[in-house]
Amino acid sequence: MAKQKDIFIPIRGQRAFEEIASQIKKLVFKGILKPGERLPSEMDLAGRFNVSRQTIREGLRILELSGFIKVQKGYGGGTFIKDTTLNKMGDLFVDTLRLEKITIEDLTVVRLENERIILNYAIDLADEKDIKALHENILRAKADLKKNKMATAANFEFHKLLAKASKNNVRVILVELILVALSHMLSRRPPNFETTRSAIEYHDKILEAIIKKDRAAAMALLEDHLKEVEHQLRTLPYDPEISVAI
Amino acid sequence: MAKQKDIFIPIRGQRAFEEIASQIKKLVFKGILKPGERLPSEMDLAGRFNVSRQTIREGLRILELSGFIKVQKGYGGGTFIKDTTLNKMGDLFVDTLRLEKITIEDLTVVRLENERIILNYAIDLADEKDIKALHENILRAKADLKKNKMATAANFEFHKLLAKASKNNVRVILVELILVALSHMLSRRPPNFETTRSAIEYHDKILEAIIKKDRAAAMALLEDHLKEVEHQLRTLPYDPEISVAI
DNA sequence: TCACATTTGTCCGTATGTATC
DNA sequence: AGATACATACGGACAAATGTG
Repeated sequence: MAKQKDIFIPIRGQRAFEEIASQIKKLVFKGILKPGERLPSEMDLAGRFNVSRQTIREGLRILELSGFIKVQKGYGGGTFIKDTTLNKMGDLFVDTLRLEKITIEDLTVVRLENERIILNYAIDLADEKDIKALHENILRAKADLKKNKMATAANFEFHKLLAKASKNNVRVILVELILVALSHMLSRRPPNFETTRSAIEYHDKILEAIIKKDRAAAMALLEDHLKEVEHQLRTLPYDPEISVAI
Repeated sequence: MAKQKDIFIPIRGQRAFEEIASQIKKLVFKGILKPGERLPSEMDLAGRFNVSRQTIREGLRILELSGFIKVQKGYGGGTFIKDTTLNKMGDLFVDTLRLEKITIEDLTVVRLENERIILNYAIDLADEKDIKALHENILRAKADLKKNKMATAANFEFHKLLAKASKNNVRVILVELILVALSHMLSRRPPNFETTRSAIEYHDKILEAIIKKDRAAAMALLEDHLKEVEHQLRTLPYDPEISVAI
């Protein structure tokens, strides 16, 4: 927590809880509140902002859903600044896809378009660090599989690392969004080791092609890989009952 | 509001307000609660869910921020189901871009990549309805300008209509995200009629090229258009104080 | 113009649950 | 096991906004 006592300013216009969420957001943007730091307790905040605890709590709900804070109960608990808002945006993306009744086919088409571009840039721009990270990722995935653990997380990370290697963080965010949506769909089906194994193999070959700067081979592999993932998902039933993220 | 009285189920596990937000979300996904419909008052909901009004309000804050409901005070007010969650996701996208310190250049590069793809598909797939909508959009923009009104909203809509013409709603969502981010940046500079006028002219010519199916011309125009928009934005100072969306 | 009803917005006090020491 | 410091939740109250008669 910052040492200044007056970084929180009492409330004026609009709804009070919006002001509170807005003020705390700004403090995060400005770097005055940093990831990992703990905010004062709700009682304390209520005193500083000169509002009731209910108002503070509604403001905190907004910040929590926006991914700016996480809340822990119990002794030593409280609200803490988080370091990324990506997960929460992913959840909202999933909601939107549902409401707009997006098909897996449409999502895969866009995914392929974006990953094609990413791969093209990655072949040109990937440096040693990127290659090393991709390599380690594949090793980790293989290790998981050997322990009879699904390597889904590692396999998703491969595509995020590719996006990073393309040297544009907007692409990383968009890939993350699409992957969250896919993982959401995946969560509705039983684990399938064969799929995971196949994905790792594709990743391995794609990385080889990147290192060799064999653009045609890399593209073809990517295409096959993503189409196969799509095929796994295509048979899924639509069930609005399951797993609504908050 | 649905006629059944028992669509709301009393609360069990996790945090109560999360359960409430989750239940209402599911009702929207299932189509039991439809856009425009009004939820019972907070008091009423508290009774049905068998929780306090404070708990209901925290649940509503989540749904409001997620874009599922909007809230109006006063007589005849209450909470109403909204028809899209897109704007709120856009706001979260802007937050993420800020936290990740994304540059306008990076955003424009990705925008161009995506709109190139969209334009390519639109040239092939746009039907009469799409063309008509694009035409009307341009007329509306010109009318705005003649009345000395900025045509920013209409100009943004042109790109959404293009995405629609590409016949893939995921692209519509991604374009919307990027446009919200751009409009956020635009809000930090004084209105510029010359920019708006130029954009409309580009849109007009792009539409002509689409109708003629002149791919090369359309692409070149798009490229120039988006680069010009970027140039307008590039000189902007970064000010974390201004306009934090809630 | 003026009460009036409805509903959100806000406050206070209090009690319970929970995780750590 | 007991004390502590939190978030979570409840109940009752009043203020403010907004439309109606």
